[in-house]
Amino acid sequence: MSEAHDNSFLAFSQVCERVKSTMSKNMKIRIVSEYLKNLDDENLKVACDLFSGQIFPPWEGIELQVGYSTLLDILREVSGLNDKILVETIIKHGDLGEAAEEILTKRTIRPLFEEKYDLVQVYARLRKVAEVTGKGSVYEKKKILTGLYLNMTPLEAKYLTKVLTGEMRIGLVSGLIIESIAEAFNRVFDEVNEAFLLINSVGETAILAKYGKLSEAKLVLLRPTNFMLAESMQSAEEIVDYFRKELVCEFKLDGVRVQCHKKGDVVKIFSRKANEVSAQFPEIVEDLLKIDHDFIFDGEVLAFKNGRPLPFSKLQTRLQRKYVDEKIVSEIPLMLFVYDILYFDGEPLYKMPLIERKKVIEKIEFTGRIECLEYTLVSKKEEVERKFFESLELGYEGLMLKDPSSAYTVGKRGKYWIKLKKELDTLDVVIVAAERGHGKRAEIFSDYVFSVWDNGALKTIGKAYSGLTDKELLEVNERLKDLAIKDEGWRLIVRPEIVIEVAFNGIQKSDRHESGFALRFPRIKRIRDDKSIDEADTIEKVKAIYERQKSLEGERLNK
DNA sequence: CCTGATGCGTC
DNA sequence: GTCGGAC
DNA sequence: GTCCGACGACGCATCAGG
Repeated sequence: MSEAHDNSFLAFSQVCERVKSTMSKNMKIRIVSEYLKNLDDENLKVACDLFSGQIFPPWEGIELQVGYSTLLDILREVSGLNDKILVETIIKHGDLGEAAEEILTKRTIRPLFEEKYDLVQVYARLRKVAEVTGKGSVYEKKKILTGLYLNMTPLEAKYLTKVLTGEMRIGLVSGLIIESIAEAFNRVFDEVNEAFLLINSVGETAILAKYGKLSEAKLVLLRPTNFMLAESMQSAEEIVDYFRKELVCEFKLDGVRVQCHKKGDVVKIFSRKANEVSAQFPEIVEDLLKIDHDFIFDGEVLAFKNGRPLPFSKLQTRLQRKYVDEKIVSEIPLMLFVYDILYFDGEPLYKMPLIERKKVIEKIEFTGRIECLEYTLVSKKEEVERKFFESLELGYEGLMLKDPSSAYTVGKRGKYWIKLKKELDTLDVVIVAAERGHGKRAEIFSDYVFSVWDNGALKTIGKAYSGLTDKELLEVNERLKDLAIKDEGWRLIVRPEIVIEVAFNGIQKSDRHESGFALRFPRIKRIRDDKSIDEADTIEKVKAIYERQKSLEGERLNK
């Protein structure tokens, strides 16, 4: 059944609404694929990008710079409602988009007529929003968006908001979008999926699929592809038991993952989320240019001094930097450790077994701040444990263990690469406040603020929810409601009573928490109902762990 | 001119 | 980065 | 077995507003 194209944003919103309302995956696919068939090319591309929550390709370096706060201002302006009602509505829904719909139905200001936008028009305005910068730009962004909202129905406003926050929450995950594209244009799922993973754009994939050109989606120099991801295992034993064969073993470096492309005399470095970060690492770019080949490398940039790695926090001062001067370059020296290769002098290599790819890397001559990451072959539990210990001694994060026969599976977290790292320590802390969740956690206080003792007073040191099961979350939630001292809407201040054990991978100095410290990767291990709050840990223990960690770094520097 | 709020991207 | 949960 | 959403910490850039 073929009808006239309906490229409107309203139709898009209605489709989203139908997709959200059904649990059935097949149904979702049917709805979306039927919809995609009836779009013209440009709108098809936009629709797919919006479904996937990725408005602009990350490598273009263009950002909306519109977040919660700006959207709240816009909704206030558009609706004429006061903050109390606005915030209540947002809390009620736990999703800004859902709230926007209700807010617009209650608006006191109404436009004379509602303009009908198609997807391309909305997209063009979003691009404008992203492009305005400089003084008054926040005002300008709000003005453009307010204009859009004013002419939209509540349903459209809901999905515009969801697009802007990047959280669609309609149960249409990337796999289903790919399936819908395959279905709409009568293609094989695997071919569509492979194309998508290679070129990293749902919209472009849809166009290729539509015209039967999926084979044109290739690994292309200077355009980022997805990174291969690793899984985590708990122990050396688990790893050797799982594989029962010889494994490639590397140190796990605590830096940033990069994909380095070189084509002729052009070098581009991309981050894990496909942002171009070349400008942040000029000395690495310079040394990459000295390599007389075309290539795509996968590796890690690490802060590195006197033959030893520096902590991630040092490297972090060089990230997101727009202006890189000689001072920062000399203060925080970098190394690039190359550990994989996807393309070399005209040949895609990502389907080749890892061990063969390693051989290609080993033949390349690196100079300056670039090295090939060393690896060993291990097969016994004891060997893995020994390497793990050695890794920590040298100041690395743990180990990566990789299946030597595996291809580079672009964009997948297959069980071919395994990371092995250990928690640094745990603390018993006291819950002092709880914050509301979003989306599927909208109904509950899901996020717990916790404290340690400092001279008889409880001082906050972090927040966490992760680690508890849904059941435990509900139980804690009920208990916290009884312990509430003050309800601030988003946040509940509670009488200190519940003790939890929190694991973490590091302690950092912090000015965001009262204790002056914060935890890296905090997660809740268990609820310690066997402990009273007097038995919770103190700032002295925190300081001791912090010093222990620091002395390890210091030791490394002095060697 | 400085500071705090906001947004974003890295782990 | 972390984690639990849904399929 | 795999994918996914809901969350943690930090630092840098930018802009609004005193």
